This record gives sequence, structure tokens and C-alpha cells, in this order.
Amino acid sequence: MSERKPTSFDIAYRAGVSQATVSRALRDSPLVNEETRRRVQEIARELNYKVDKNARNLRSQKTRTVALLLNEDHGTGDSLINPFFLSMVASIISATADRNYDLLVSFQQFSEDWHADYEDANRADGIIFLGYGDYTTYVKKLNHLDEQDAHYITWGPVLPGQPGVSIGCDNYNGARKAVAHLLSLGRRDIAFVGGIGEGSPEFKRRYEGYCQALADAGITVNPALQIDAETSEDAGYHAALALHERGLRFDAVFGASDLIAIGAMKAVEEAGKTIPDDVAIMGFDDIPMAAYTHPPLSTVQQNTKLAGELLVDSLLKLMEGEKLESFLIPAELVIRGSCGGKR
Amino acid sequence: MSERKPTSFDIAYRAGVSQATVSRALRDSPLVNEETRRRVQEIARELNYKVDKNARNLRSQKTRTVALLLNEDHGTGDSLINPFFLSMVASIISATADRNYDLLVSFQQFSEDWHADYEDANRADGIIFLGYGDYTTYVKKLNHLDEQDAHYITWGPVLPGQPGVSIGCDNYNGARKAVAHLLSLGRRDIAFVGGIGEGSPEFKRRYEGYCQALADAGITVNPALQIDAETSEDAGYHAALALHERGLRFDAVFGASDLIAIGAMKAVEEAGKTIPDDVAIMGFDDIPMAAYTHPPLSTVQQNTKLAGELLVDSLLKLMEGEKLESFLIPAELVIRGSCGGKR
DNA sequence: GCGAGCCTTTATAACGATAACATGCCGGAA
DNA sequence: TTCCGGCATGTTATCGTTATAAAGGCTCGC
Repeated sequence: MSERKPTSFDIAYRAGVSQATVSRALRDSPLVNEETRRRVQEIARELNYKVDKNARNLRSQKTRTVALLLNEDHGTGDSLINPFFLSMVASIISATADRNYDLLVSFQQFSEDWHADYEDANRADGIIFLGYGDYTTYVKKLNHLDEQDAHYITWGPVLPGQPGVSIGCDNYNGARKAVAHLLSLGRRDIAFVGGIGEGSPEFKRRYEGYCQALADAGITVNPALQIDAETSEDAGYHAALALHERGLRFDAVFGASDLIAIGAMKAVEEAGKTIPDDVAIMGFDDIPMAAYTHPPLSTVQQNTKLAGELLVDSLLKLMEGEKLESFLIPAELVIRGSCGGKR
Repeated sequence: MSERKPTSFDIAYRAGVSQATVSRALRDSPLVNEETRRRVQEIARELNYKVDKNARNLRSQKTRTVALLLNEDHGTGDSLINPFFLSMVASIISATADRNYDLLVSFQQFSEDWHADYEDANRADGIIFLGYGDYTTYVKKLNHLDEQDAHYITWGPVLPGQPGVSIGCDNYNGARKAVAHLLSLGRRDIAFVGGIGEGSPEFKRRYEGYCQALADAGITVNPALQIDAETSEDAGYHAALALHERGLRFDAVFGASDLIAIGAMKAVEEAGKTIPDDVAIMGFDDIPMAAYTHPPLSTVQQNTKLAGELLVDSLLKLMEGEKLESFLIPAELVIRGSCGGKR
């Protein structure tokens, strides 16, 4: 077919103008005459010419590319990625495409030097972080990024003194609403399944919302009803099982995530209790599966579409030098069958 | 912090060698002395130097980047992406990261000139296509890619005379096994929900497997039991409803995809039938939700992890000039509750 | 003792664009 | 007529690498 990829020189030759004019014409520069521009663009189309992004980026020192770094243990076995993150990824792909940016997706794996690997290497103008292993070490890395004046945005907790700009879900009020709802249905002994250490500040914040809702109702929090679990179905299952084996009574389980809640459902049923009559279940995230569990899982919905758009838009603003504040997205309660009706 | 990004010249200066030597040393070229290499690499580390990817790519005309193009109508509303594709995306992200390649993800949207936009623009060395709208127009576009000697691989049907190399699921045998299983359980009137036109060859192939299984059992295919539906829960719901309104008797539904099957489940239940006693349900894909429906959906599992790895590996081989044949991945039956037991 | 050949390194030319500066032309004010 | 400013374009430098050619030094054989 074509001998060689056409360059701007080829177009310049055919159009009878200089190469610089071609470059300008193709970028719709006002410095070039309307008529010349049309001619140049016409020829470019004919030759199927496309600007070499590497050359452009090298010269202009911009990439119009955003990197998305996922922190998930994808290595071990075929452990699937958290469906909630997957929704976020989809939304971010959409949002970047809509804004005419390229998106580079990878896992935060081997290398730890994110900034160097992406921004310094001129592969991207900014980075979106999705997921953090342990929060404390994560913050250290983010501080390192700040020192290097990297452009990045994180999805996750919004805490005072936190490095960088973060977009997150209003975990506190979301959890509070959810627990308030359970209380309004007559539940009193509500278990909280999810780790609340410093390493997982979002769950902790949800726990605080949980505590506040109880306090609002004049109920004292029973620490024995809280049990740690990371966000997986398995962990939720085992935690709920352990809770049961402790011999504790509870008439509701608030899972710190849908996966946990779904695992807990399994444990509750295995213990011979019915959902929602004996035990009401409430989750957090609203992953696609939530609507399909039996009974369908009531949960706190995170708006992933909005989240993706906000992340991308905010990052672009940061890249333009704008100063931004971290931002919390309100969470909505989605009532399905698992929390039952009034009793 | 740092005034300016260090370049290979900075390292050269400190190491007391020429810039070219630095470049070679960092690439572990055998042309450079062991001692010099160590010194150069040491200094590079100290300065936090990273090769500028744009410069490198421009010069070497390679990007070590793969583009993943999704074909899904993400534009309209908040229609979520098919969960099956999402699993594929996750697997492809993993596979490219493992192979030390970068992955550019986008939607096939505005532009139609994929090759030009990615390979010609030197943004990627090859393209992975996931999803195709209408197959016939899709093939036309692929033919255009061939003319331009593009490097690409597609996920989807494997048909004779098809352009390029394709990796896909063994739809025919997967469907055949699934229907054979339904037959073995005593079902006789099995409906097929899914479009079987030229525009959706994979569903068509599944239908052929369905027909073959029936033929194997000496049952003549009843065309009235097939009804078109695109792959969405809604479409499956309405199709199954229509089937029911036709006044047809059926004791099983084979959905061409899990989403369709899940929609059909809803319709079947609304019609007052129980699953699986009155109507058995079988899906195809094994999306994450399949395990959570009520009853859990029996389905034909596509191995997305393997698929992603094969796609990436094959594309890399193609990029190296290797000739490859299209390949079908065997599909496994996953028996859950929705198809019931023997009767 | 001198050229051949190997090892290592330097010097210089791409790669294909954009940015900055210089030029030529034309019309209107002086 | 002359000069200046704006418009359209051309010229040249530059981005930071990798690739290629050239060159310096050192050993070795004759």
C-alpha cells in the first residue's frame, strides 16, 4: 500500500507551502489564511495524514494523556477485581474519551515510583489513583509525589492534612443514612462488618456514620458488634460467621461494602436465619450484583458515573494549575429487599 | 524541588562520558564497558532520571504500547457496560501490565479511522478490538485496516474469510453442551433468546450449537421458539415476555448471553412460572452476577483471564511479524440452580 | 615495528513535529 | 513618497532520545 507514513513535509510539498504552515494549518492556527488552511487540510485528508503524537508531545512537552493506576492485587490467582472499581474504571474511560484525552491504564505494581514512571517519562500529564493498599504507606507515597510537583488526583477518603486532592464518597453521611434507615425499621442490634483501622479510613468513616446514627437514636454503640473484614465476599462471610459464633445477637448487618454484605448474607443463611426477617442486611457501593442477590441487597449507592467525570475534570484543572479542594460526593440510599420492611 | 527534568546530557556530564554512551549504558547495551555502565546507572538513579518516552518513541518508532478499543454505546444515558466486557478489560489490563507494555484504553467513538488514530499517530504499536456493533460494517472497517497493514487483533467470532486474526470463544460447542445438558435433564421445548442475524455472528453460532444439540437428540428445531434480542437485560426481558405472549409452550430458555437470560428470568417469573421447575434457564458468559441471581444462573463460562492473555500475547506476536491463525477458546459449562435437576 | 582487528567511546545525523524569530507584502497615516 | 504595523508565510532552532558512522586505543601476529 503506502510506501511510508506521510509527514508534514509531504503535505507541504503538495500544497506548495512550507512545513511550518502545514503544522499551523492543521492546528487551526489563526495565523494562517483561511484558503491555505482548507487546501492543506484537504491534502492531509487525502494522504491519510496523522500528526505523529510522539513528535508533537516531545516538542510541546504535553501529552494530552492521563494515567489511571489501579491498586488491586491482580497478581495472585484469578482473584477478580472489585466490581466497584471496575465500574469506576469504565466511568473514567468514558470521561477521558469524552474530553478527548488519552487514557493509559495500569496496575500499581512493580515500580513504586509512579511519578517518575509516568509524568517524568512524559507518558502522561497527570495520574488518577484508584485504590490504595494500606492507607498509611499510601500517604507516604503521595507525599513523595507532592515533593516532585506531580499532578495527580486520588479516589478515596477525604481527610484533613491529606496530601493532594481527593474525590471521594460521603461515607459518613451515607452510612449514617443507611443505619438510620435500619433503625427506622425497628432494628436495634446492628452489626458492622468491616475493618476500621487507620489503614482503611473509608471503612472507618462509615463506621463513624454508623455510630452517629446509633447515637442519634439514643443507642449506645456495642463494640463487640463490630468485626474487621477486608472488602471481599470471603472476608465478609468469615467475619459474619465469627460474629455468629461469638454468640452475639444481632438483627441487622451493615456491611462496609457490598462484597462484604453479600458474604455476610451467605453466613447468615447458613446459620439458619432468614433475611430480612431475622437479620436485615445493608451494603455499601451498589455494585451491579447487588440487585441480583436473594433477597436483593439494600445498599448505599456511590455514583460512579459522576465520580469518574469529577475525577477527570478535576485532574485536568489541576494540570492547568488551578487550585482545588477535595470533594465528597453524596451517597444515595437504595432500598431493596434485604433490609426488610417495618416490624 | 528540582529545577528541571534531568536529561541524558546531565548524566553524561556527571559521569564524564558522552551522551550517547549514557543512552547505551541505560539500555544495557553490550557495547558499553561494565564499569562505565554501573557508574552511569548509579548516577541516573541518583538524579531520578527517566528516559523520555516521547523522545525514545519518536526516534525508535516504537511505542511498547497497545491500544484497547471498546465498542459499546456508552454515550446514551448511564447504560452500563456489559459486565462481560468489563471482565475482559480487567484481564487485558492485567496481561499488558504483566508483559511490561502500556495500555491505552478508549471507546471506538467519534473517529472511525482507528488505524490512523492509533498506529499512524504512533500512539500504539497494535490494537485490540473488543466488541463490534453490526458485524458486517465492522468487517468492512477491518478490511480497511488490512489494507494499511495495521497490527490488530479482535475478540469475537472466528469465521472463514474473516479479516485479521481473531480470538474467540467456542460458541458452537459451548452452546451445544449447554443445550445437551438441558435435554439430559428432560427438557424438550427449549427457547433460544438472542438475535441470529448476520449482524451478530456469535449469537448465530450459539444458535447453531443449539440446533445441533437438538438434532443430536433427534428433536426437530422449532423456529418459533427463537426470538431476537440484543445483549441486555431489558431486551431479554421483553423478548421472553413476547415469547410467552405468543402462547408458546417452553420448559427451558437458553439465553444467548447472561444478561438476556437474567432478563428472561424476570419475565418468566412475572408470567407466574417457577424457575427451574416450570422453566429452566441457561445463560452464556458467566458474568459475576450470574452466581447471584435467584436461583443462581447456570451458564456457559467464557474464560476471560485466558482470553485476555491470549489476546495480548497474540497481538505482540503479530507485531513481531509472526503469522497467526485465529483461535477458539473452549467454553465450560457451569451448573448452578437455574437449570434444575432431572425430572 | 606496523597494520589488522577488537573493544570502547565520541561525534553527528536523524526522528517529526512545534516555537520563536525573521521576512515580505500591502494599505494607510504622516 | 516614506514609514509603520498587521497579516501571512518562510527559516531556523529545539525537544531528548536512538542509530550510524567515525575514531581512538590496545592487543596481537608476523
